Amino acid sequence: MTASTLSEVAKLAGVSPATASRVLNGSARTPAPEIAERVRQAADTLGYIANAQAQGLAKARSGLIGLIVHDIADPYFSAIARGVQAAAREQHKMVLLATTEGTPTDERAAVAAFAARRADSIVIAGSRSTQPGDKGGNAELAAELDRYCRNGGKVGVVGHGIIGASQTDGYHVVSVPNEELAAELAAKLAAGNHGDFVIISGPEGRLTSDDRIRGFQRGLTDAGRQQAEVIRSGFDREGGYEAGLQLATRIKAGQTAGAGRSAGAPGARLCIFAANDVMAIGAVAALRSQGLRIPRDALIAGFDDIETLRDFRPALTTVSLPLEEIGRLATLGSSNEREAGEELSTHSAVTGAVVLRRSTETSPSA
Amino acid sequence: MTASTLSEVAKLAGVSPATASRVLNGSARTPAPEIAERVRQAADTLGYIANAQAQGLAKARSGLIGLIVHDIADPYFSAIARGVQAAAREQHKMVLLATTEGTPTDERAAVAAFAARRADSIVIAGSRSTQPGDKGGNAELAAELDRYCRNGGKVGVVGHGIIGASQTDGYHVVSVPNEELAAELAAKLAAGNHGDFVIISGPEGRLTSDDRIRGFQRGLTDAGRQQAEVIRSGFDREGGYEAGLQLATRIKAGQTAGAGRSAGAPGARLCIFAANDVMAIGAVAALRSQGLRIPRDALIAGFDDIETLRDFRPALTTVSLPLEEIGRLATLGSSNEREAGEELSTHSAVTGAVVLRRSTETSPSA
DNA sequence: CTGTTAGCGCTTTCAC
DNA sequence: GTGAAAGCGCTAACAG
Repeated sequence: MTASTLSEVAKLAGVSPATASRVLNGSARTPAPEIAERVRQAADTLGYIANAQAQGLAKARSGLIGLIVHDIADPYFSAIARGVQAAAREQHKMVLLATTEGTPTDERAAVAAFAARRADSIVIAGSRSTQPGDKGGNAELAAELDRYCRNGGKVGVVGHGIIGASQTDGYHVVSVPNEELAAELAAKLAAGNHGDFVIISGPEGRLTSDDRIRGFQRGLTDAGRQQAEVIRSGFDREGGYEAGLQLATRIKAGQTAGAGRSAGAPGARLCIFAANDVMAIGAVAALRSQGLRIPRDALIAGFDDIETLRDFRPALTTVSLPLEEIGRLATLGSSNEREAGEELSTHSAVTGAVVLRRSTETSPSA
Repeated sequence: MTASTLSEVAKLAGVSPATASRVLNGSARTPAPEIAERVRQAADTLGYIANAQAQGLAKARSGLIGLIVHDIADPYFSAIARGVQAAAREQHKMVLLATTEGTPTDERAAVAAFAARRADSIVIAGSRSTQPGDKGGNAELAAELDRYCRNGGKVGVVGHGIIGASQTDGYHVVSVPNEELAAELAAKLAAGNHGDFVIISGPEGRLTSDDRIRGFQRGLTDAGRQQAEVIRSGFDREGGYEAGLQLATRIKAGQTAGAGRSAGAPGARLCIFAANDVMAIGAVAALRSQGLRIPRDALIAGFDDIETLRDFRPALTTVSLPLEEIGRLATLGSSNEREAGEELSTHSAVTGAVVLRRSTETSPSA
C-alpha cells in the first residue's frame, strides 16, 4: 500500500492534476472556489500528503536547511540549534542535522550531502580550525562550499568566515566579538584581583579559542598586566579537567612554597580564564578533586554563559552570548526568502556581555 | 549556473546515463573497469553531485530519518539526539529534526512533514501526554503515525508506545523502566533517611513523569513508608524552581515550628524527589535562593543523570539512563536495513542504575 | 556488459 | 479558469 498521489486526488475530484496542484499547493492562479472545495475534499478522503521530493525536483528547491555542528549534545551547539530550528520553522522549512566533531573532512562531506539534497541553505556553526593537519581539509571544505554557493546555495556561518572561501557571494557571517569581549573580561578581572592569570584553551588553530585568547591577552596588556600563560588542551569539559589537574598541583605548590598559605589574603590568587564554560566546569571539577576551592584558592572565568550551567556553584563568571539569536541570524541571513530587491546581507553582528559572578570574587564572601 | 546532472556526466564520458548511474551510485551490476574509470573522471571534472531528491523519487526512499523532540536544547533530548545521529550516520542516512514543545498537534504536523519527505523512519522521543486537552491531538497523532506505517514507514518510540496506535506493525518501542527504577530509588532513599518525602513532577498526564511518580510511591509503600505528596508544575528547570520555592517556605516553617531547628540531627530532613534532573537543579536553585542548603536542610534526588549536570554540587543523587544508547536503539530498531528474513523487532529495552550521591547524604559530611 | 525506454510525483508553460 | 504536455534528475526493467 502506497501513499496516494496528486493524480489520484485529481481523478477523484474529476479535475486535472494541474488544477489539483493549484488548489492544494499555492499558485498564482486560484481555481474556482467550487472546484477548489471538491479537490480539497478528495485530498482529504484520500489522506493525500504531497511528496516533497517530487515537489523539490520540480521546483528545484527543497525547503531544507542544513545545520552543521560539532556535537549536538554540547550545550553550546544545542542552544544554537534551537535558534536555527526556530527560524527554520518560521520559514516553513525543516532542518537537516549533521555532526562532524569539528573535522574539516567531515564538514566537507556534510556540505556535499546537503548539496545533494539541494538544501536551500546551510548553517555552519562551530569554529573552523587552522591546524596544520587540517589544511587540506579546509581547502576542500572551502571549495565545496564555494561550489554550493555557485549553484545558488546560501550559507550562514557563525563566528568566522570560511577560510579560503574564494568569494563572498552567498555567504552570510554572523560575527561574534570574541576578541573584544574577552578583552573586556580581562580588564574587569584585572581590576579586581592582583594575582597572575593563566588561560586554558583549545588546541592552537581553533579560531574561536584563539580569538578569545588574543582578546584576553590584549585586555591584560591594556591593564598593564603581564601576558598570561596559555595551557592548551581539548576545547571541552575533558580538556578543562586535564588542564585543571595541572593547575592544581601548581597552585598547591605555590601555596606551600610561597609566602605561606594566606587563605584570607585577597589578591594573591591565580585567576584562570577558560576559553569556554564547559572547560571552566571541567577545570573546577579537577581543582575540587584536589581539594582546592573556588574562589578561595583560585578564581575562574568561562565564556558563553551556557544556560544549563547557570545554576552551577560557585556561579561562573563568564561572557554571555545570545546563542539562540546567533542561530536565528545565521539562518535568516542565509535565507533566500527575501523580498525582491532587498539585498542579501553579508553580515550580521551580535553582542555579548561580561557577567561577573562568584567564581571570581576576591572578597571573602558575598 | 546549475549543478551538473548525471546525463551531462554520461555524455562527457561517452556512455549512457544508465551506465553512469551504475558506476557512480551502487548497483548490482558493475560496469567494466575501464568504462567506470572514464565515468568517474567525468563526474570529477564536472563536480557532479547526485541529486538526492531525484534519487529518492526514483527509488521511493529518501535516506532520511525524522527525529521529533520537545526541545533540542534540553540536555535530555540532545543526548538522545546524539545517539540518533550516530546511528543514522552508520546507516549513511541524515537526520531531519523537528521540535514540538511536546504538543501532540505539533507532533502530528511533524510526522506529516516527515511523511511528505518520505523519511525512511521516524524516531519520536519525549513522552506523550494524556492530559485531557491533548486527547484529540493524541488521536490525530496516532492516526498520522498509523498511516505513515501503513505506507511502509517505521517508527521508533522512546519510552511508551503511541497512545491509541491501532497496530503494532512498524513500531519499535525502546522501553525505559522508569517505574522500576524510581521504585528502586525510593527504596534506597527510604533506607537512609527518616524524614518525609515529597515529589515534584511535571503536569498530570505526562507519561514519563507519571511513571516515575508511581514507581517512587510504590517503592515507598514497599519500604513501609507513607505515600509522598505530589507537587505538580512544569517538567523543566522552571517548574522545579517554582516547586522549590513552595517547598522552601514549608521547610523553613517546619524548622522553626517543629522540634526546634536540629541542624545536626540526621533523618529529620525532607527528601525531595524531582521527576527529572533539570527540575531537581531548579529546585536546588530555589531552595538556595531562600537560604536553604542541600543536604543540610533537605535532601533531593533527580532522574536521568544528565551529563552536563554531573559536575554540579552538591552532586545529585539520580537515576542514570543510557540516553545516547536509547537514541541509538530507537533508530536502529526502526531501521529497515535489516537482513532479509530477520524480523523487525518490536521492542528493545535499556536499563538504568540508581546512583546515590551527596545530595541525599544524611551523614554530616562525606 | 551496456543502452533504451519508462516512469517516480509534481509543477509549469502553453493552448484552449 | 482549466487541461495537456513536457520535464525536473535519476533508477529500473528490459532488450540487445
